[in-house]
Amino acid sequence: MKNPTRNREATRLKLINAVGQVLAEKGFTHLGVNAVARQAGVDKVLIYRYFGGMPGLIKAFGQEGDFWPSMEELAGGNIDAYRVLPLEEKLKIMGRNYLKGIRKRPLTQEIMAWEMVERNNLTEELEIIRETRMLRFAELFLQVGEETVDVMAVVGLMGAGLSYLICRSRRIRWYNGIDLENQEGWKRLENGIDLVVEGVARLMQARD
Amino acid sequence: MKNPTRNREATRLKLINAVGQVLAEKGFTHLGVNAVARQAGVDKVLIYRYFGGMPGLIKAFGQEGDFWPSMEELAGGNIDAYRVLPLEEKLKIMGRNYLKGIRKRPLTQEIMAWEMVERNNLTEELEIIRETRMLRFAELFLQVGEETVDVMAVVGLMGAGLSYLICRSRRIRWYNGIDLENQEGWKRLENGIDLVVEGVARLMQARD
DNA sequence: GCATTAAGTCACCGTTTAGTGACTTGATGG
DNA sequence: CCATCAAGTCACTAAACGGTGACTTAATGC
Repeated sequence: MKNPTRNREATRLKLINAVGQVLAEKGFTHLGVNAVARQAGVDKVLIYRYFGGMPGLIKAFGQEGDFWPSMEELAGGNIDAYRVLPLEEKLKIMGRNYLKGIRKRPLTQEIMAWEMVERNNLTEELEIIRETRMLRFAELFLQVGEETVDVMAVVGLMGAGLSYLICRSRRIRWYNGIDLENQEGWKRLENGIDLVVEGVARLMQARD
Repeated sequence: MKNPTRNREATRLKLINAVGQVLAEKGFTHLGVNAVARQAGVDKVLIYRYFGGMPGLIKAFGQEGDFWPSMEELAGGNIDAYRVLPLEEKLKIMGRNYLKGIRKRPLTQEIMAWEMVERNNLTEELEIIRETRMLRFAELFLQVGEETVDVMAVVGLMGAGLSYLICRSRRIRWYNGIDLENQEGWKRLENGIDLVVEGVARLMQARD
């Protein structure tokens, strides 16, 4: 039969997709064999048969996802054009694109919130992807180590701040008088990135 | 009887304290009537009798706690001495004290993680305290609004970054090549605060 | 000393969870 | 056409959850 009603591979995919749907719709606190099986429309025993249990299914889900902005995405699409920009411009562009990249990935936001609470196959996956990709990006494009100031600390502080505010904004509107339900609030933050980068750039020039 | 074995007020306090203990030891995902009653060593029915249920108990807990650095704490102890410092110094000191103040409050860290997941009496409490206190602090000590640059956006970005890294560091060691299990990593971040503040201060001078 | 009130105990309910053994039934090769 | 194997169904367990009614018993006023 070409399109059998019983299809192991198709069922596996249904389960893997259901993980993302439950995460997006109910959050990680409601993620479990029952909820995923219900969402996928299959029996939960298949989670144990095909993945050995929930951790295995989560691991499989983690290997399929697009959880983190790619290098191209952070660079704004054209890597070669990005490479020749001055450091100040590079950092501003990266900041903006990081913000945009995380904001458009609700699943990543959910996993970031999860990282604060628990270690598991999925949070470890995101952790590794982020760390390797950010370090590689810095190595390729930012002249880190040659600088007189700790650029990575500032970049980290900024990235962490954006991550926090994005995750937080899903449930809480205001932060420090900034309205995160309003586009104007996010404009202020983009502006804040520019301010920080410009300021640090001046500092670097002054110390040369 | 002076010290009755049956003492409503003492039992109320046991329950309220148990909330903090469960939060600190097991995390908010394991907080519930059963766990709190077990921790307090009393029957869970008393949670309903004295507080009307878990939300009421959580609310009572929220009103007893020291969840946020006070103004004095952020100013470094001596408010009058703080008041006369230049803005650059004020921001650096506030940043350091904010970092220290959140790092020494594991319960606050847990509630901050909770804020990413759910709204409830406790997260709302922390939300209100933080927002009013930070705005009041800015109003009293930072000349916000009179400046040519959006100081509050930069301060918010920095505070959010520190909050994120503190909460995250409870379970994940590395961020952007910064080792958060090592005191040296936190030193780099303090240094990063200084860099940002100095940079933005120069920008403000340049724009005057 | 006795009756009243409320502090505290306990057994139970219905629901949800993770996990398993036994079953039915569809697809496939010989 | 039939036997085999695995895909999928189902019923069940044990534990944990939030929540409630009925009970015992200690403290208190009279």
